[in-house]
Amino acid sequence: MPRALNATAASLLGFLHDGPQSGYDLLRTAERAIGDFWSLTRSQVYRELAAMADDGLVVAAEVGARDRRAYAVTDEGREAFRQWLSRLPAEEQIRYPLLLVLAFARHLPPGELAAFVAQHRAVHAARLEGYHQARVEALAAGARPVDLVTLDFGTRYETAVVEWFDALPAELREG
Amino acid sequence: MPRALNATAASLLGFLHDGPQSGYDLLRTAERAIGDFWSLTRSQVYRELAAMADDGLVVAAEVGARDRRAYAVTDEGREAFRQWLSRLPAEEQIRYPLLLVLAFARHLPPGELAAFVAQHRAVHAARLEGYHQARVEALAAGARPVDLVTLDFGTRYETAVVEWFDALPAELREG
DNA sequence: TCTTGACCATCCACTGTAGACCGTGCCACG
DNA sequence: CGTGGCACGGTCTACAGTGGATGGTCAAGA
Repeated sequence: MPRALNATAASLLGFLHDGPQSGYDLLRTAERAIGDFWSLTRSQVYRELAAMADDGLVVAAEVGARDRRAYAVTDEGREAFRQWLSRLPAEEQIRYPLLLVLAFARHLPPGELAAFVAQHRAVHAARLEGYHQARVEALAAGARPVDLVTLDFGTRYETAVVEWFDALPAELREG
Repeated sequence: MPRALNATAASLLGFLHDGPQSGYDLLRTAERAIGDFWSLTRSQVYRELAAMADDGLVVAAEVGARDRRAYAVTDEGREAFRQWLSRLPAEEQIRYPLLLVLAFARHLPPGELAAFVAQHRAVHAARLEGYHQARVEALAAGARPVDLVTLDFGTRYETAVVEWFDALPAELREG
């Protein structure tokens, strides 16, 4: 009986259900599919793959060019993934350093703060724009509503954040 | 020249500007002030306090009852905090396991998924309600707009999330 | 008086992040 | 043709963050 999966390992297993992939591939697959709301790093991918290989949830197959090692799910891996999926997902975590800084606004000259705010707003506005584009492309590619739920989450989130920026008290926006 | 602060250590330093506190106090102060968008744990608080004491940014004062040790900022600590504050804050990070599960929806019986969705929606609706209450109380206590920016962020965020839940395709909401 | 619970801290294992580092095959361009 | 640069593919390490177990101490109430 292998120990319980963590969400990162589980997500890798999930992607491997669609066919063998190397760690490198998995990282890119994951970033594309869920990268905005589920970060993961190279180190982590390889760490989890090695651990799962130890536990027999995946097997390393076909060592290709440049140390490339594609992994495939085993039946045990499929079962572990199924079990992980059936547990209630944890709450989301948000860590937003800008809010930290705003909480200490009185220690900072107003102009500096306004500059931070402006830069962050620009980032969010750009992401929002990116989501709009992505939506158009996805629809053009024949995506169903169920395929757009994370994109939709992102759109709503970024919209809310941009509106929050625009509603900040003037002294935080303009210094 | 001490190494650069991380955001967690910096936030502790910030709170200590208002007077000496023990690790225990700091944890509660921080949870109350910034807990919803900046998580931190006991272990971390004590670890950072010890490290900052090593670096001379804080000093342990007045060992009180029950191993209680209140820490106070030093001048060096104030300077380190000021420097940390003046650097552009990093982007926010969001990790939402429910979105991960939704991305693998096709591997899950629809009813189970709908149950998860319903439970998460309830949590967010409750948080939103809590923010509304908190806003009323803060205003009654004479808070200025600038004191409400993080609360406002939370409110807009939770509003967006709840609306997202309500706009999910029917097969994800009802199974 | 005794017990329960809040207070206060320590420690550990695991997970997550960031970046340095290294080799290798591919391909564009001279 | 041949070579130099870049994308690929992976390893390693230090640090940061999470969660739970553990353990002692004081205060208040049964």
